[in-house]
Amino acid sequence: MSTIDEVAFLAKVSVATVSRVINNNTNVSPETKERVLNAIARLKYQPNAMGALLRKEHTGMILILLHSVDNPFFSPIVQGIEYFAQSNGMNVLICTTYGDKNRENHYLDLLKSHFVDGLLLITNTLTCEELNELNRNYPVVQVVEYLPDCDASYFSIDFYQAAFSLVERLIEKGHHDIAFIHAGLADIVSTKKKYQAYCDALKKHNLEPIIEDISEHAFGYESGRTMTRELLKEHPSITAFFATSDLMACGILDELRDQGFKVPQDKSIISFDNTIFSTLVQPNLTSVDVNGFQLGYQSLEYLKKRINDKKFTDKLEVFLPYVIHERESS
Amino acid sequence: MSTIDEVAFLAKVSVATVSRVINNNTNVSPETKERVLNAIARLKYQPNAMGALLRKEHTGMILILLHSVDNPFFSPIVQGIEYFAQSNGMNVLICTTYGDKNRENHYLDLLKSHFVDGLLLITNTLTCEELNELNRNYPVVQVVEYLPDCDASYFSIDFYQAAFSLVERLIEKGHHDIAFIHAGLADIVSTKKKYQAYCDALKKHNLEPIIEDISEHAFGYESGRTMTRELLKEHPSITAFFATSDLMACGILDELRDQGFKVPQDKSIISFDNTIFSTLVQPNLTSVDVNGFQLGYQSLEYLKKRINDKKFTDKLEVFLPYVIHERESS
DNA sequence: ATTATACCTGTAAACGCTTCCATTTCTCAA
DNA sequence: TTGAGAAATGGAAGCGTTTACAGGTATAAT
Repeated sequence: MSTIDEVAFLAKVSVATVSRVINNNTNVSPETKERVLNAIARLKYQPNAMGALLRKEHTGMILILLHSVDNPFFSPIVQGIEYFAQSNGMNVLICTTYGDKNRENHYLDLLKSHFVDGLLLITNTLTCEELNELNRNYPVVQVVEYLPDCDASYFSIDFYQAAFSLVERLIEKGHHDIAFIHAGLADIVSTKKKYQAYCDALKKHNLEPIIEDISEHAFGYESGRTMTRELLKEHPSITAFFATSDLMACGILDELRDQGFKVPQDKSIISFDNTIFSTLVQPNLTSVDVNGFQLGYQSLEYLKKRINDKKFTDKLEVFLPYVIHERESS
Repeated sequence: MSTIDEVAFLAKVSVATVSRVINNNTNVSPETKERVLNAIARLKYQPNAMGALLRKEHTGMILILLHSVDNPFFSPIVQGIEYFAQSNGMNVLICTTYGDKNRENHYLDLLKSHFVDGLLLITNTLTCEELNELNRNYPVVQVVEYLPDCDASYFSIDFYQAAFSLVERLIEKGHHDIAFIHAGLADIVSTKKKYQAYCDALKKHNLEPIIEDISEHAFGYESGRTMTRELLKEHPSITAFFATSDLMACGILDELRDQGFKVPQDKSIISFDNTIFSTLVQPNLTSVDVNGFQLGYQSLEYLKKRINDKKFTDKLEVFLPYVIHERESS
């Protein structure tokens, strides 16, 4: 590995001049620049990032914390983030926590040690206090999921409104017994909002919620299947299912098929996320698209502002528009 | 931000001692350690990573280059990598190129500037020469896909053998007209091997390949659909489809359904990847599982050896075992 | 000819940490 | 009592950059 000194020596200039050439600084004569460039090429010189970054205020790295990469729901969000990053000379560090607090803390050290300039929290296991503490000292933005009463800004959609209108549509079509299929109500704000909207919409029309009180259920397909099975045992009158994710909706669908029901003739399904799963299964699923790309893009856009202006710490609570895709399942 | 000097001053020790405490070095008396720890706590001191890393040989960061995160096929690979990383105090930088050479080069600079210690190439657009050059100077390992005649090591599976035995099973079941649905044969080694095996297996039984000569086709669902449509027009006698990915197989499935065919009664499908898609659609797909987790895990394990021992540069060509999941589609 | 200005270049001081080496102090065996 | 070895600590030299500052030269204006 050659260093800037060797380049300077070979080009017969000072290291300052080499640095100027590397950073496209003006005030370097064409001939000198030429000489330096030649020396760089001859030595195959690559500036050492650590040396440079030690002197600079920022590293240009952003940390994304999410549960795992295997949920296609996150894909457009990450794409939006990356698109903005790409256009703004930033790099993105995607780190998966699998809901493990150790891993999360491990990665948060990257923020605290100034390895990264800011944090995009797509999912987290932090308490409100922890997040506040973090937000006080470092640029942090929550994406999609958020802690409602926390000081940290977030970009999300109005899950309540989306869920409410979805349920009302079902009711208008004559459904009375609508089940709520979810992955635990405890922590996640999106699920909470959906549940609240579901209850409110039913109450408005004097209907009763049908829901299983689960303690700890997994996300995903299997979970949708088992909950459907359980609920149908107790409430055979159910004609519609509200799934909090379309992967769960896939589980519902398969369980219904196995039990001999037709969708949407016998039972309807509505869901969230509008991932590729929605259109991969038969029938296609009615699903809410949260416009993850925009969510990701704008989150980083705002985070960048926070990074560049320490004084700019206003809490932002942004709800972007969503789109309901009505398909065959309802 | 407080620095190590301030901590040293407050604790009335030298910076050397503070550094020893931070790095859990021995040879620090309990009382001194206590004092330093107190000072650290009082100042909320966080060591600056850049300062430390400038002095150290390695950063503990690994770069993963892949096309995009929205293919569930990559998920277990990444998980395997992360699992090893986690257990070995390394960090993983997941970067998506979307097949864009600019983005790729941008990220490769992280390697060249020693921001990361090594590179795991899951997909790439590099030529063999470029990769050789890279491999000569930095620790690089290819995962799943690889350039066969390159100097860089790789961990993959024997796609040829897997494909060959799949096709033979179809032939044994009486299929004669077997179509090959792919996303372009040009670059990707896995597709090339599959195609070669497909042809060889057919030839062995005196059968003719059925394939569309495409120039530039997209991966994925849509592509599977259109190719199926085209091929069936010309070759209505086709009774089985070999899909190079299970997402394409999903496209085939839907196209067949739309045309009124039943799977597997009228037509059979076999595919690769064994992602969640394989079991999400009806009927479930016969698919080859490449054991991505092991592939990822062992790749990083080997990469780590290369990082720690510059002299260790033997080319490794590793084929791990795969599993064929026979399901309803064939 | 003189001065002001713009442009180019170099010197050297950071940036925040680790670690080699030297020094001091302490413990224990001879 | 002495000396050797171990343990604890500090001094200071880097690691490879960037950049403030200063100096030097050429050009243009007076």
